[in-house]
Parts: sequence; structure tokens; C-alpha cells
Amino acid sequence: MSVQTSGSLQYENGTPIKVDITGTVDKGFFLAEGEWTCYRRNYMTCACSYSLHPHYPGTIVHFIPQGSSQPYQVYGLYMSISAVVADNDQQTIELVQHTPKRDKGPTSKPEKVLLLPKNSVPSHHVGMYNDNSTASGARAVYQDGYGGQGGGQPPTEHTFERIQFKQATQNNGKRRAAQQYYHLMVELWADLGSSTADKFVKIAYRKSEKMIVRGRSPGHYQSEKRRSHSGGPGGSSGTLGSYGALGISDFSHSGLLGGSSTYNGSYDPRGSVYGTPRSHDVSAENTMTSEDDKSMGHNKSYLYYPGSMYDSSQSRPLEMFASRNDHESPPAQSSTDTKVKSEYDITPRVFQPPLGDSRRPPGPFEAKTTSGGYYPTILSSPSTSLTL
DNA sequence: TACGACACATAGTA
DNA sequence: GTACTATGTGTCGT
Repeated sequence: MSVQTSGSLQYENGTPIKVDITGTVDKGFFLAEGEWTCYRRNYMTCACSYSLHPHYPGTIVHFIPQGSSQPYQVYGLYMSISAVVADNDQQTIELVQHTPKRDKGPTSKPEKVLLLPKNSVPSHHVGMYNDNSTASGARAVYQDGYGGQGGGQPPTEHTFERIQFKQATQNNGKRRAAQQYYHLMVELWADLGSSTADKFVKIAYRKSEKMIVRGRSPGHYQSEKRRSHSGGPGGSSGTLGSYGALGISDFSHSGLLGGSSTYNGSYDPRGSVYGTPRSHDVSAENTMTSEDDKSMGHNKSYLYYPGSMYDSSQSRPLEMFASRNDHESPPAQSSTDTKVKSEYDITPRVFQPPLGDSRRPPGPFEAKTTSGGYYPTILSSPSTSLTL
């Protein structure tokens, strides 16, 4: 799915702006029977960013609502995530964000986070813990485009961590009843200041592929999968990601993204995974390893995606959100699924190549794609990520 | 059946 | 090795 807009953006001089939204779900999802699935109780992380084309830093941006000709100055662009029922966009599903304390700590809803366009300045990902902080925190003025604030420039990407769906999709596991699906949405909001009743107006969003949110423990579904095989050891990596099936990743392209189709095999990787609980040993996992991780610098590593930079390397994110290109072709998977998946369970956390600015090609995805060889890499990594 | 709360297990880190 | 933290998951009650 591509980016949907509810109006248009343009520079002061009238130059129209095309917005690209990128979202990547780094963990929590896996392909089960060909469908993107996650557990309501497990955490997922979603990294999002956007880019403007053309990008003229320092130029005032105006937003013109659909069906109107009245331009409003944009003081800042914010991003947030939400979820909706697949066949009913009006029905939203609440997302909750936990602190590391989980039940003991407060929960909140993912809030809007001020971001600069990816093609503006490089930045790092931020976000980790703050559960809300970022959100309204500093509202910087963006008038000029962005930025403005001296030292503390807003980041160009934000990762929402420890996100869970408030409720599961209906009819999970009931093979006969119609399975309900959700879509994750990455939204881009414009801060129009006081010129409108609502200071924030949603100007664009990108939806992920449809997904199933299971409400019960993995063990409950294990039995269902018959097809599966034994469980191989999959190894999920504990914290990181669990289920990410690598396989998925590949699929992902096709799968989530747009490609639908083709996917054949899939099952829950978990089968394996669960079989053997997290063992990291599994494969080599590693590729990413240490270095990468560390390099990441952030404490919690998850957010950093060095890979991208280096592109090839790392993994491919799962692109749940569609993008237009599918980069690579779907990897083949087929029979091997099983194994593959297992291996893949571990996918890298990397995912989104950082789209850093530099590489910010037109489309968000290409970059990542670069990795021609990601496949291998993927294997190693621990979690999966889906890109939007 | 799904959800919330509690509790335990495991991996990673200090 | 030990303690602590973060997270996945099992279980129970509703």
C-alpha cells in the first residue's frame, strides 16, 4: 500500500511536495500460514520516518486539505502509529505502549513524535524509551522547514517500542469463521498551529499488510499447526525478536508488501521456535552480532540499524507495509521453508536500513534492498522487521 | 473466546 | 558466577 494522503503539501512558492512514509516493524511478527501474525501480548517495535520530494530545507511548507484551496502553514510534521480493522478503516484498534516495567509501569498510547524528513538531516534513531516524552515534547518550530532548533534537532526517524495491540483479531484459530485482520498504520500529522481548530491534522498515512493478532499464548496455537513440522529448534532470540522468521522477511516482500501472492509455505516459524525455546544458538546468527549491535550504540540496541548503511548487510526487513517496489524477488522458499524459517526465526533486527539520508532514494525501500545478499544475512539476525 | 493479572523462565547485561 | 532487567509465555479467573 502506498501512502494515502488527505490533502496536499506544497512549498511557499507553490511547488508540490510528494510525501513518502516508511514504517518498519522490527519484531513481534512472523508468518503463520501465509499471514502476518503476532501475539497481542508480545511487544513489537515500529520504526517510522518520512521523506519529502522535492526537499527544500528551510522553505516554509503549506498544507492544503483535500477539497479545499486554503493553505495552512505547517509548523512541524509528526508521526504516530495506529491500527485499524482491515475491512473497516473506521474501526480503530488501540495500541498501547508499555514501559520496561510492564504491568508495573504506566501504559500509554503511541503519541505523535516530531520528526524531520528523512531526506533532511541525518540522524539517529531515537526513541527508545521515552514513552511519551518525545511526543509532545519539544515542539519545535518547523517553519522553515525543519529544524530550527539548534542543537536539538528532531530526529528523522522514531521507533515506537514495546507496542502491543489492545485487542486481538476476531476468530483467530477458528478456521471456519471469517478471520478478522488488522492493518498497522503509520500516520503523518501536520502541526498547523492555531490556524485551525485542530492543531494537528493527519495529512498522510501508510497501512501495512493485513495481519492477525492472536490473543492467546503461543502454546494454544501450536497444536493447530499441523503442518508443521517438528519443531525445530528455532530459536528465537529471546528478547530480540522472536519470531521473526526470516523467511518471513523474504516473503515479506511479497507478502506484506504487495506482493502478495506467492507465498507458499509458511507456517509458523514458531513451531520451531517454540519447540526449543529460545536458543540462540541456532545458527549463526550472528551476523549481526556484536559488532553491529554494539555499534549501534544505543543501549538498547534495537533501534539502530547499521545495516542499512552498510546495506547489504543486514537484513531485510519485512516489509509489511507496502512499498512499491518489491525489490527482490521473492526468495524462494518453498520447501525448505521449514528450515528456512527456523533459521530465520531469527532475523535481524536491523531492518530498515537507515534510510539515512544519504541513501534516500526515492523510495524507501530501495535502499534496503540493496542487499542483494541479504538473505544470508538474514538468517542470522534475530528479529524480523517489516517495512511499511 | 478474549482479556487482564500474576507468575515463572530465559536471555542479556551489569 | 550472581543479581538485575527485559521480555516471552503459561495459567487462572472473569
